Amino acid sequence: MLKIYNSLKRQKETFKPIEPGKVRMYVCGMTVYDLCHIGHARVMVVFDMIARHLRNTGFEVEYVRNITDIDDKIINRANENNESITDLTERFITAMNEDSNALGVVPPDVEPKATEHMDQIIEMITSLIDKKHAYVGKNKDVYFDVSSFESYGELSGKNTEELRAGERVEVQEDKDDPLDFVLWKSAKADEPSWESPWGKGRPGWHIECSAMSTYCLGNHFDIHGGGQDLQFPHHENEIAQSVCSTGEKFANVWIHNGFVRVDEEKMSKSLGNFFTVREVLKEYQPEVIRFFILSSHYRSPLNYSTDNLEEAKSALSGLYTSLRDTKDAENIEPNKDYVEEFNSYMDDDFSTPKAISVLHELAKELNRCTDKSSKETIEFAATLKYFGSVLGLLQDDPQAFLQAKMGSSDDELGEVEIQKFIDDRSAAKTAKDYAKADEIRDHLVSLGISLEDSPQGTIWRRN
RNA sequence: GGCUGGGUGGCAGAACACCGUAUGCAGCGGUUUGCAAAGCCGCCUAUGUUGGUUCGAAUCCAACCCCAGCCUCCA
Repeated sequence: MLKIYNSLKRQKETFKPIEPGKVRMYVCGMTVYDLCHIGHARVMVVFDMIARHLRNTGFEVEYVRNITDIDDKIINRANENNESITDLTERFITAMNEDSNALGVVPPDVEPKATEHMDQIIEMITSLIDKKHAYVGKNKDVYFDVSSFESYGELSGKNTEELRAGERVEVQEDKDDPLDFVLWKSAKADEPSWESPWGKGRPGWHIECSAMSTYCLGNHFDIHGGGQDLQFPHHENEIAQSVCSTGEKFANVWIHNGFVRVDEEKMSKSLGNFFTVREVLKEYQPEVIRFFILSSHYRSPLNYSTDNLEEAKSALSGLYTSLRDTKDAENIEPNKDYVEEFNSYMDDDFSTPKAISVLHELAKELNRCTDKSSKETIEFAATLKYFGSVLGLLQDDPQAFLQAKMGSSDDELGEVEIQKFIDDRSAAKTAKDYAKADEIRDHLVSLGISLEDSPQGTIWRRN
């Protein structure tokens, strides 16, 4: 029985899909004006893990993750770069897809773009105006009337009075109420714009998600997710817009993932303390990043540091090591007891740290098996790989993982050279010239290569 | 200031009243090895503070201290 922490209720609740056996999930994706950093990677990996687990436990999943390809930041960045908007957004969409593929993220079923859903956006704004939930301001911008929606603030635990009292809300002449937010911005000169009943303009940020989610998944769907920072105002505003325009309930369950932190601070563009995915990929294999993300619970803060990345690397290497000598077990059923245990953790609000502990237990079982071709060994190996597949891990050839270069840098010793050193050392060993053999091994260690002797010969791995 | 969430061993990270203080990384001892490495066996160290409830609390309650986040664009 799947339990999910619902941000809307601030508690875990048993998940009940609207339509039995089917889950419709919408996640707020990226605004494509720059490269993805580890914070973005977390969203992609976490919701990928959720989709995988849902599918794995028998749900049919329709997963939608949008792309925001028009907004102030994009316009500004394009101007700075002297680049067209579409050139800029296409460039960063490509980059995002590269990063997401590297991290083993299965692409969402639909990736709607704001610019391709203007009709739905305009339609929704129109209905909000018709229903008196929105108005055209003095400056021709269209605003949502927050006072017209009674349960405003439910998701973020805020109430409108407190928000109004807040000193940080700037008073804007064009709005009736400082809390009102923009649905449609009238176009300034030289800005990209679309025709609308209110003149040329472009959508506000919140409305696109309301329009695209209901368009792709229907007015009422199961799960809506995104980073914790979107809870207010973005998701709050989405609820207001969607409920007021459709008259139906919007999303049943709200899932918000925690932040990535650097030195106890949120990783963010404005603080300048972010690391891009491709930057980290230069030092670590993509799967290490994925393992690092999944090793903490999705709602907890995740502290980014080289120590933690190194730990993830060691732990993952241990798992691969246990799989190294096992036979490929394609059609073997995973062990039922372990499956039950694993799923019970995943069903408990996607507790990946607990689930990963099961992988370690299996690795230990595997390492204890002396006969690597026994039925038991094969079953454990198949089970471990199966769990790996649910988490998007352990699908590489173990030896290939252990021998892979650390990152994308080229200054590491190549395989041919390494093998030559190993051959020389073996010759020295045969001649009982251990001093020379050790010298070669020490040399390799200093280059980040460690050797392991076995009756079958010497194998190597990168540290 | 208001509102959320949180403070567990050297580090990371579970458990959320009993029958197990997981799991990993690091460290230490043993085994193994020409010596190593990997593996295996074993060991080490923690529940922010002060009270309360209870047969029993990391787990519930209260106060306090500290941290992060949101209240403005942000995954």
